[in-house]
Amino acid sequence: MPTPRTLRTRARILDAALDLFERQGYSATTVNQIADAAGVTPMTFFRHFPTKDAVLVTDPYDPLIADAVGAQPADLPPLERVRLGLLSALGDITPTEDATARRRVALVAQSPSLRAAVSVGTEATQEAIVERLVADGVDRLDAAIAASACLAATTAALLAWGSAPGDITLAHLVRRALAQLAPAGATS
Amino acid sequence: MPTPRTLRTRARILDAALDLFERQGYSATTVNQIADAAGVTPMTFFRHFPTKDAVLVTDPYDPLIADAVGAQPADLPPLERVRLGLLSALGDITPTEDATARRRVALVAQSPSLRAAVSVGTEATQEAIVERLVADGVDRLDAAIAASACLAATTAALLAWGSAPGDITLAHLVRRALAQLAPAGATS
DNA sequence: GCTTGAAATGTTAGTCACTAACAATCGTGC
DNA sequence: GCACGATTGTTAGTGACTAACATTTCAAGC
Repeated sequence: MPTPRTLRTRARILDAALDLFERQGYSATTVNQIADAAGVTPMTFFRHFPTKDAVLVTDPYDPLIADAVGAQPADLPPLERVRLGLLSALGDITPTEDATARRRVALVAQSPSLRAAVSVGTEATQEAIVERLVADGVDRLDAAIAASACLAATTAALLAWGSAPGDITLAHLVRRALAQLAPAGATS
Repeated sequence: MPTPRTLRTRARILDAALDLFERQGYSATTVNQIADAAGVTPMTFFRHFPTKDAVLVTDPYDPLIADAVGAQPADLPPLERVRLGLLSALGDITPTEDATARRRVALVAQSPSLRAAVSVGTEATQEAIVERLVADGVDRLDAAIAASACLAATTAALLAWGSAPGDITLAHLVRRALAQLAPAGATS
């Protein structure tokens, strides 16, 4: 349970960072600049965000995803289980689909090092999916292949959403991405 | 055309780095240690390798891959074109399948920051594939989804190869990875 | 053998992300 | 007003990387 003061400081840092990133680019702005703009010491920045990229990339690991994968029929091939699981976990609800989220995604899509941070953050989700499938007797490599392919497609949709027209919903792009991985002729 | 002296120095740095990485781990060994062990200045290290991770992660971009994708029948869905293209480019030839390559892959598989470097390196290949498909009239997002999914599966196979039994060939694992993305019931 | 000239390396000094240890301050409960 | 914990500041340092300039190596020509 974070203190109100903590939340205020964190919000100030986040605002200052987003502003500077959009004005001069991610790699061109230093943590010192962000701290200055937020009226804070660089040290305080790192107390609220473990790394510079954590301002934009929050680890999206959600145990619900692994659960949703595990809930799919066990007799399906691994890829199809992961695909349907992701679809049921992400294809519907769209958590924080506000303008700020979109600004962040757009920034991430522009920087190679930020995209790398996203792929690191996704590894936790992949790992959780793999463990779930392995527990059901699926070969570990097959599980890793299925999970990484589906998550890569989902990430591609997420990054595209950052610069997509405003009326296009993230859930729509995710469904479109996963539809491409469907067995030939499938309609769902 | 690199000078013989350049090649010798580069090889010394590479040997020293591999040795230290395997003995004390990647993140625990500094560039200074590598330079010392190679009888060289840290500055010289960076003249031969742009970054610390470049010792292990060489950008595998090969224009042949994009060509192979473009050579597949244009009436196939994007995912299938990319899949068959990768299969024809990687499923057969196995360039440098020596013990050193395997040691490097095994090291990469252990470090999150190195895996991130791999994913950055793969982006060039993905970009090339996407451009090829877009030139054929494929939607850019569909192309990105297909390319990233196939490359993620291939990368999963590559990382698994690093710790696989010695008699398992990389080409075999790649074929297995891409087979999982095949339309239901396909045999090739 | 000696010189010349370019390629390769060394030197120095710096920036930036990030960390550890300890001191100062803020704010809430009493 | 006072104590106490949570938050922030200070200082000093490490490690990856860069830029500018000086120095060394080494092969080719005389």
